[in-house]
Amino acid sequence: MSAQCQKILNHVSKHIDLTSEEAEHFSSLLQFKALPRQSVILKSGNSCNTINYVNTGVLRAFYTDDKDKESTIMFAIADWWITDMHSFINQTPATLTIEVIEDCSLAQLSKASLDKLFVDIPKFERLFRIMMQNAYIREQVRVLQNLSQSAEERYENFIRKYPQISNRVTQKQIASYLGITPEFLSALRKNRATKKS
Amino acid sequence: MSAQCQKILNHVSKHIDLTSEEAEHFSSLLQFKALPRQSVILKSGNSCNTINYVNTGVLRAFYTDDKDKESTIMFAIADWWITDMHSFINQTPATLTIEVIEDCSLAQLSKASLDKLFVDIPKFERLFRIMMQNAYIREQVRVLQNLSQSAEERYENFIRKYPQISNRVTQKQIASYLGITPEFLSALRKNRATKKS
DNA sequence: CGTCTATTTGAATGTACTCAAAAGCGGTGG
DNA sequence: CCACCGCTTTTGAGTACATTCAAATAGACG
Repeated sequence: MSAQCQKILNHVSKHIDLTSEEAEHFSSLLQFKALPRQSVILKSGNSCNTINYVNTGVLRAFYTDDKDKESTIMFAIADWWITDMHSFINQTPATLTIEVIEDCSLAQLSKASLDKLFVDIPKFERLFRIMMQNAYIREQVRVLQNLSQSAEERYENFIRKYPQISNRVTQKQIASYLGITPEFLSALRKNRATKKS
Repeated sequence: MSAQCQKILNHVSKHIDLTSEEAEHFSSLLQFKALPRQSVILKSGNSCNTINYVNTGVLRAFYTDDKDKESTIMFAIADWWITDMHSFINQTPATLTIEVIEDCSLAQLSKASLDKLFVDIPKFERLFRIMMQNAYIREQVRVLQNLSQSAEERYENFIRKYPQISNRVTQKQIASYLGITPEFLSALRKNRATKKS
């Protein structure tokens, strides 16, 4: 079994137990890929063929509106999964674009492979049930924060909760995650700096 | 099998096929409850013991912050499920409150029953995987709309997408779902009325 | 080194909130 | 069936939060 499988197998084993045959079968369905920063692994409008487990690196998924304004729906670092879930599951054109922020290595599962996995090893339904459940809860918390908190509070939360993301992406990207302009984030940071001293 | 099971069994059968024994077993784990409007089925701070399938009626789940400002995370009408997912799954104190807006009848599953269901009939892992996946996608769309759209656009979207919710709940409740004040929603509506004519 | 993009700064504007008060509406009890 | 009570909705003035636009500065990458 290839060395690059170790991390994802560890990840999987946090939620379900696999026999060595099952692990072998799962691994055989994975495709490994290394990509340099600025690569685009999914372009909105195209079909989203894979769900991506991040071994190393940083990625970003974002939506671009009709005025070319970007809104970042998620960042992904080591041990996270990233895809355009709606597009991947329903095999419809993607609404999101996914780009590589820091050189990355990925383990990819195609829709066909995942469907096969669910049939061959039903335990994976459980794994994905748990993953989707956690993703749902995370997004729900984010909606609540967006509804109830000011931009400044959201920024504080973000850098506190995801320090290893916030110091590897640009302020412009963080602003687009928080739903504010880069100019306003800059002003917030200035304000914060004076407060602390 | 009780008549009130029909709706939920129909719902389940949209995603998985059950034998009549399985359907019977599933039904035996359900608890049915009818509640008048203004009932509170979950109070924040208490433990969330059930996930609730709505047969009829309208419910609302909301967060109350330290300044007593409410933010509505979801409404539920017939054929929806509602719970404080984080609290239910992890059996931790609820952060949400769930209240009945219109007299309702519910089918409830306790955490223990659901866990048992996953063991006894693994197909339910699939059902919940799909449910959680859809919930995740919905919340993700909502985050993107909150980030990229104005309050007016969000209001338009809401009443277009959920007409049978928007005409059964108060404007105050809609405002708390959109993340704006009731006063501002009132102003938006006035504005909209003049535009149309 | 030079170019391109990110970040900062500031002024003017727009979007949404707060507070207070009036008007409207629904449910309840007489 | 009407009158009252409490809550929701509307209205308006004043304020705060966040955006836009433009220009200067700083940083990163080739």
